Amino acid sequence: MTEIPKAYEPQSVEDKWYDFWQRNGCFTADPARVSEKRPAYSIVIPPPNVTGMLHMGHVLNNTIQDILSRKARMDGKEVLWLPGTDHAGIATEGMVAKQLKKEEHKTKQDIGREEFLKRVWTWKEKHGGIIISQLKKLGCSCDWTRERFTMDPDYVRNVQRVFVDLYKKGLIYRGKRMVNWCPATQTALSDEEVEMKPQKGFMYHFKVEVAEYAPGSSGRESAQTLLAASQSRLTSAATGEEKKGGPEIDSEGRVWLTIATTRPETIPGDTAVAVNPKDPRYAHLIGKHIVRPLPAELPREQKLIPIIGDEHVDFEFGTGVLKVTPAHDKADFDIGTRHKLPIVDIMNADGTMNDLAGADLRGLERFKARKLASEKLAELGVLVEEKPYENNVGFSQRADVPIEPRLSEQWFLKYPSVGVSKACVAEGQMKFHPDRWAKVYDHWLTNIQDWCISRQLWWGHRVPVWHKRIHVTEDNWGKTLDAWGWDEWVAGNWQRHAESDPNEATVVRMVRVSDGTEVDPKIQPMSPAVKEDEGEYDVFVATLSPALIKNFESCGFTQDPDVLDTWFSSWLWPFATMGWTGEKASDANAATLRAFYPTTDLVTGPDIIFFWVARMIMAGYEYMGDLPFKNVYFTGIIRDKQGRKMSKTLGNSPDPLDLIARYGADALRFGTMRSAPLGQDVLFDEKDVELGRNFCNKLWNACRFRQMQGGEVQGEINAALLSSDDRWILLRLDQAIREVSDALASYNFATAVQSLYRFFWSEYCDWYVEASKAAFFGEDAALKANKVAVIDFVLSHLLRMFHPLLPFITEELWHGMGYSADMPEEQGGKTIMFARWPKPLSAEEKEAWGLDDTVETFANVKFELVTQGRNLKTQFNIGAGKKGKFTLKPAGNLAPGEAEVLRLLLSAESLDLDPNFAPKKGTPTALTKLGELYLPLDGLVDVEVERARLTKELAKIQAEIEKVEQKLANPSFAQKVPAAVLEEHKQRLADWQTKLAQTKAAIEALG
RNA sequence: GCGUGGUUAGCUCAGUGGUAGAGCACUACCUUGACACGGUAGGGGUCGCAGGUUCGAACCCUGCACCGCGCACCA
Repeated sequence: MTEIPKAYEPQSVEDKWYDFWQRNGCFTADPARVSEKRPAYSIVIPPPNVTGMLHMGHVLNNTIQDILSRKARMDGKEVLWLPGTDHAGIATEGMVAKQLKKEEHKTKQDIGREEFLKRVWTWKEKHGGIIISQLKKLGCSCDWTRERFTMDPDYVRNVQRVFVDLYKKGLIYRGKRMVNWCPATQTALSDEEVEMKPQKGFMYHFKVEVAEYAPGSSGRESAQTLLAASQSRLTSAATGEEKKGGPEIDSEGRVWLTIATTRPETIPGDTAVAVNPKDPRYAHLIGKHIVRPLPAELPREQKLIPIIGDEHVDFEFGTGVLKVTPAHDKADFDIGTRHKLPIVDIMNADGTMNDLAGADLRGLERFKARKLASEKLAELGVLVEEKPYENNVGFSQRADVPIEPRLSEQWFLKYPSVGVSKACVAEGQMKFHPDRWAKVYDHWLTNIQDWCISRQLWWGHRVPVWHKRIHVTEDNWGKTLDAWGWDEWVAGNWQRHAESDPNEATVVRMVRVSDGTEVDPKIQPMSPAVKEDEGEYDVFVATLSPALIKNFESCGFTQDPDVLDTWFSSWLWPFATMGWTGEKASDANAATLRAFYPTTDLVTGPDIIFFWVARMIMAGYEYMGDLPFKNVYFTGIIRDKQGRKMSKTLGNSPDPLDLIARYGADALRFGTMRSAPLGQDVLFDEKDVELGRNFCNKLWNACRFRQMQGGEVQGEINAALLSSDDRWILLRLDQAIREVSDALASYNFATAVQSLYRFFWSEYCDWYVEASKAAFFGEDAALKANKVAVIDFVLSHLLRMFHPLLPFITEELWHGMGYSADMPEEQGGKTIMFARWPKPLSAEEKEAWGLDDTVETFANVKFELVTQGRNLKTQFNIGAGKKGKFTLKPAGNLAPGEAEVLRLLLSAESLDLDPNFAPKKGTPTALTKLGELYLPLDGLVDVEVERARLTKELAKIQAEIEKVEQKLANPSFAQKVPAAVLEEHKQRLADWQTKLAQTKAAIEALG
């Protein structure tokens, strides 16, 4: 550090050192170095979206990971922080499709699957590295030689292998079920990707006619019968009120039911109306029919749908009559299944209405259709009421449009290893920080539904299943198989005998088209095929074998067009990135996997606890037989200073790169971590980064001050020459080392930052550096040298403690101050990254340096005197400059040099020691344990000002005395309180009483 | 509805049984030989409300209120 700028300039420093670290392989993990003495420490990065840009959430999350990694290196561990990116199916596909639209006015269908994927890859090659370079700017010490992408060829193969394996285990199945359909992106979504949001809409009441009472209908029952039957009224269990509703009879003797709905556009898809069989208003109508009002143009007989009884209907809600739309509502689908109702799908994939919705609605977008349907009902004279209503609607998290429950054929997964995954957290082998997330995790795992893993997208891992529909007859099945070239069954797997590698097994499943049931191809309709099993069959084969795939395709099999949910690839991240292949022999030789799995810590946001964390745990147990990480640290969510979530639409998210450019990466890291309490959301304010910059500058200048004193770097500390301040700062350093180490060990990052801040700024700079100037401005060379040695000791420890948080400035100063010079090459000589983490002072060191209890006590009374003296200066307008002549009437002996330290801390022109000092009347006084401190004002004393000041002080003292006396006066206090506390109270009272006496005397002396 | 976190200075948050704290903001003063991205001093709080336990409660217990978050959800 030859020429030190007055202010820290981070830009050049940061790039220089990041480059240095990378060139020297400082981030590269070597499994061969792992040993009992050098344990492994590993983290896998939550892979950011490859299309993503760095945002404040990444900053928080990755700074924490970097702190953990750098701390572990300094603890002498072999550290792997494994980075990479995620292919982010929907987001990336959407982005490229949007670009295609904008630049070429084409859709992905226009250019075809192959060409579209080419474009995605091109886009990825061009922009996919942005977030990685941004992480580097932040200082992340990831092992970039091991960077992974979820679409890397070996990763793709791992995903396929897992799919085939789970398929083979019977955990993956294809089914026609109600799924969450996103009409915007036109794909199915998992339950986790749906967000419930309150939505303002309308509750529509419309009436329908019961067909059996219509005038002229055959076998018409009289309305009188009905009246008799519905005599009994319903009384609400909840309110005791009589519920309205029930059938109504009009003047022509027609009978009507009123139905409440929020979605009138789905009426054409209604295939029943349901009432609760226990509802006395309606029970007798079960089995009769109503006339569905829409589509209006259909003949009446085609609009008759049955009234069914189902327990699901809550008779206190709405009118107690529920329209049942099995194709467009999950609960209705279940009712439909129970009653074998027809399923009428009235919508297209994009959320527009199809032909079945009728002439009026056909082609309309679903919300326009809703409005029109209500108008149509009004036109038909059946709309009873339309009132504003708020209900919860599921939204597609990604596209932010309402989900459409839709019946479609998808791949589902029954989660594997659920029991052990639950147990490992419940029983504490895996720890969550803060641990309250363990309950959330457990609850989810207790209630999980099968996972819809297929997505109707092109960008992603294509489902490794090939399909062909065949017509099986009694005698063609065997021939068909022969034609395919296969002739052997092995444990439910159809295998081509030439392909005997069990890992290349093919899993065959057959589904009878007529009823959708899965059949076992081994027994039926294989041998012997019986007449009634003849018919259409869907044959599905899942395989990894390229040779078999080729064979299937030549036999007319086609690959499933869908891709897998992106999370179906990222749940394998902790081991699929480390060389896992799923082959026992090769996995046993995968050095990275063996050394670094299970990983140590995972750092992530609680918003993906289900999406990612829970699923990784299950995959870890299923494929590695062990948990994927030992600790999960859940960060808070970054919000703006008003507490709003950061979002692009709000524009309240600052660009971290911009912040780094303006304040420095260390400043950003500092500001973020300082304001990130454990387990709480983070309210981010740019002021925090500014504070970080100021802090770095302070650190810079503290080192600059040391540099200006010259002298030997890291010389020996001579215990005999230590001043009370030296001993005090060494004790405070010891305390800081303990606090920071403990805080980091328990993931309390904000606490660690707070301890460092307090020690460095409030203790080291504010008191120690100021006090040290007494020696530096003096003439004693030995004392100066010793002071420099103490400062070097403190700063070299301090820089190491700051390194995980502030990697750049600490590295710069480490070298600039020369602390790297006499360090072993691999323990701080080359870089502070591998310098050993500071240990608390040993008992021997404390003994040798005389660090006992009196050190702290003395420092405190000294600082109290200084504060009071400074207060006097302010009160009497002496100003902050080096002004004011103090006289101290000492209470005891002061060690040599202390007076000069006091003078400097008071920033006074002089401080005289005079045991016999007789102050003039009205001289301002501070009464301290070190003695009476006077500020003689050369006749300018305003007696009344001083009297007022002392009187105010007297009142405060009396109040304190009263408080303590009250406590002590309580008889049970003395009896029950611990001795130390009692003693402390008595001492406090004595101290205040002394002060009281002194102050009274001072007031009397004023005359 | 179930679960969960919060409520302490104007703001953001520490403090988890024994004298209410920090940073920012505010007021006044100071460009002093590390630093104005700085220094010194100061003002500002019946610790959400009500009970209880205790010699003693911001802290432990009970209830309530309000603000979040997660899960479930009725048309």
